[in-house]
Amino acid sequence: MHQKPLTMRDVAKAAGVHPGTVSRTLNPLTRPLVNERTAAAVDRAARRLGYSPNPIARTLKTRKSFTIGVVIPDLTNPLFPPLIRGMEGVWDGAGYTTLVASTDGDPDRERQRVEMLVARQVDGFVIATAARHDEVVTEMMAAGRPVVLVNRTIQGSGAFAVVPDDRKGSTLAVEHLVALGHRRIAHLAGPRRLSTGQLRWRGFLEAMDEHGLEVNASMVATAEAYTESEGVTSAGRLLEAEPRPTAIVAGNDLLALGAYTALAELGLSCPEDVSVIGFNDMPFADRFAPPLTTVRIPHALIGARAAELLLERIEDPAATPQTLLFEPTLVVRASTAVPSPPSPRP
Amino acid sequence: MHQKPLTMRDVAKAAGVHPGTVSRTLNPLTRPLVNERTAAAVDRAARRLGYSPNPIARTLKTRKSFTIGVVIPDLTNPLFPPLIRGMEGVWDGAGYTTLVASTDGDPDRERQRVEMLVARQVDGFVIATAARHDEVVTEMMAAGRPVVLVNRTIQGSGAFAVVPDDRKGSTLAVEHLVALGHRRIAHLAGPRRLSTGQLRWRGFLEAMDEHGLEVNASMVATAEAYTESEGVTSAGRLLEAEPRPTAIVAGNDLLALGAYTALAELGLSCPEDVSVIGFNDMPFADRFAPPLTTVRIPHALIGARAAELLLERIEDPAATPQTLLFEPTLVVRASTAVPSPPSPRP
DNA sequence: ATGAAAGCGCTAACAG
DNA sequence: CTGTTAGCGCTTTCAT
Repeated sequence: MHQKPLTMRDVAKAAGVHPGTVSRTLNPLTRPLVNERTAAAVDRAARRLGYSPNPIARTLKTRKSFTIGVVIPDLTNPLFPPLIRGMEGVWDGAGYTTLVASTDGDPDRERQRVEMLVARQVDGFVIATAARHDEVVTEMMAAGRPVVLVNRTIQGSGAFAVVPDDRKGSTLAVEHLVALGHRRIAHLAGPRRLSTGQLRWRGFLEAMDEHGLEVNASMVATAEAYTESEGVTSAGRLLEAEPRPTAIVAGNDLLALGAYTALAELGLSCPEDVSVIGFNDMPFADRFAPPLTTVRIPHALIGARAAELLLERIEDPAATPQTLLFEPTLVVRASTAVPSPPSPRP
Repeated sequence: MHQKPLTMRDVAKAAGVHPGTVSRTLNPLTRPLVNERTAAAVDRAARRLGYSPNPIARTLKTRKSFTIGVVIPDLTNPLFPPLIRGMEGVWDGAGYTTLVASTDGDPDRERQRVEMLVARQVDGFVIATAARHDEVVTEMMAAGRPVVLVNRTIQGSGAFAVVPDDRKGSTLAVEHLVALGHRRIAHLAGPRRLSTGQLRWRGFLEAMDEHGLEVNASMVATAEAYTESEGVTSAGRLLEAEPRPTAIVAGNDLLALGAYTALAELGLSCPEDVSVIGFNDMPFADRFAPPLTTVRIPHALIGARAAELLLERIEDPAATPQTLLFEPTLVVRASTAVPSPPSPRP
C-alpha cells in the first residue's frame, strides 16, 4: 500500500553521503557548495529512489512555505476565476502554490480566513475583498506582511495595489451614452464602502458634470452588494423616477443583469426603452439577452501583475508600495442604443 | 513588526506547566487527559498571549494536514465554482482547508499537480478530471490514498464517486424533444474518453432507440473538449447533414453555446430552425439569447456529498467504495420549441 | 567539500 | 494527571 515516504536519509545512504550533503545538493541555492561529482551521485540516487523532498519539513525549518493566500469574496462571482488564473500562471512558474479562501463578504469571516492563512505560514497575500476601511488588511500591512490588493484598494493606505482605473471606466460609459444622445442617465452604484463602488460613482458624477448633465438624487441608487438581486431592487428604484432615465450605468455586470430583470418586470425593454451598461465584461456577457455593453476590465492581466508584484514584495521587504492602474475599455454590444423619442403626449 | 510567533513553550511558561500539557489541553482528543483546572489555566494563558498552534509542525509530526486536494480542469469553466463551494461548505465545518489545483485537461499536468498535493501531505483528494482510463487516478487508488471522483467517474474501478445520472439526463433531453414533435435529433457529444461524454452519448442512443428513432452517423458529432469553440466546429458538422436535424442535444452547456454560434453563422435561428438543449444548467444559462433549455445537474449538492464521502473515507480506510448517482432534472427555457414545418417543396 | 549536531514547533509514548 | 524524552524531515551553523 502506502510506500513509506522517502527521506533525505534514504537518499544519503543510497548515495553514500551525509544527509546534509543531500540537502545542499537538492537546493539550487546551496548546490554550488557541493562537489560536482558527489552532486551527480546524489541526483542519481534521488532519481532512482523516486525521492521528493518534504515541503512541510522544509517550511517548519525555514518559515517559508512557497504558498500564497488569495482572499476573495466568492468563487461563484464570475469575476474571480479569471483573476485567479492570471495569478496562478505566474506563481506556478515560480514554484508557489495558491491557497484560495472565500469570505462571502463577511468581515468576521475575512479575519478568520486570514488567520488561517497566517497559521499556514503563507508567504504573502493577495486580497480581493478589501473594503475602503478594512481593519484586517490594515493590521496585516502594519504587521509587515506582504500584501497586494487587487481590484479593490484602500486609498491612501500606501498599499501595493493593482486595480482598474474605475473613474475612467465610468467616464467611458457616460461618454458612450452621451454620444448616443442620452441625457437622463442614472447610476446603479455598487456599495460605497468598496473603492470600486465609490470611484465608479465619483467618476460617473464627474463625467456627467463634464457634459453639463444634472444628476439629482433620484438618479443614483446604491446597491448593498454586487449581486443580481440587489440590482433588481435598486434598478427598480431608479425606474420609478419621473421622468424616467433613458439609460443606466451599472456598477458591475451583475447589477446590470439585475437591471435587465427590473426592466422586464416593468414591461420595459432594453435597449429600446432604457439602455444599460455594465462593468467588468464578465464571461458570457456577450451571450446575454441583449448582449451587454460593458466596461471591460482585464482581470487576468490584473491578476498576473498582482502576482508578480507580490513576488517582488516578498523578495524585497523594502520594496516601495505602488498602485498599478489598468486601463478599462468600452465594449459596445446591444444593450445600449439611441434613446427612444419621449412617448407622445396626450 | 512581525512579532515572533508564539509557541507552546511560551504558553507553557505563562501557565506554569510543561509544553506537553499545553499540547494535550489544546487538542480536543487528548484534553480529557488533563485536569480541568490546569486546562483552564492553559486556556487562559493561550488566550491572553494570543497563541495559535502551528499547523505545519503538527502536520510534520502527525502526517495529517487537515487539507484536501481538489483537482479540476479549469476554474473558469463555470461548472466548477459551485462544485467547489459545495465542498468547502462541509470541509470548513470540519476544520479542513481546500487546496485547488487546475490541470487544463492535460494528463501530464494532472500527474504533476497530484504529486504536488501528495508532497503537501493532503489527507485526501477530490478528482473532477478523471478520464475513463486515468492512470494517475488509478495509481492513487492503488496506493491506498483517499480519493473521491466527482462529476466524471472511472466505471468499474471500484472508486468512490459522486456523479450525475448522465444516461438519465440524455433521456430527459430526448423525451422533451420527442414530445415537442422532433424526430431528426442530433447529438453534439462530449469527448468519449470522459464518462460524461460516453454515458450521455449512450443515453442518447438508447433514448432514441426507445422512441424508434434512427440515428445515422451524420447525427452524432463528438467534440474534442467541452469548450465553446469545439462546440462551434462540431455543431457545424451536424448542421451540414441533409436533411438537417431539427434539434441538437449538446453534451454540455458550453457546447450548446457553440451550437448557438454555429447556427448564427449559418443564418439559422434557435429555436425556430433548430432546437438546442444543453447539460449542466451553468450559472446564467437563463440569461442567454435564447435562454437555454438544459439538463440541470445539482453541482453544489454533488460537491457537498463528495466532500462528506471523502471525510468518511479518510476516517475509515476500510469504508466500502460507492457510487452516488444524482438525479438530473430538465429545465425548459426558450431554446427548444416545436419543430418548424419542413421547408416547402418546389 | 562534507560530516556532525542542533533545532524549527509539535505530538506521543513512557515514566512517574 | 503531568513531566520527560525522542523524534517528524529538513536546513544550517560549526567543525574538520
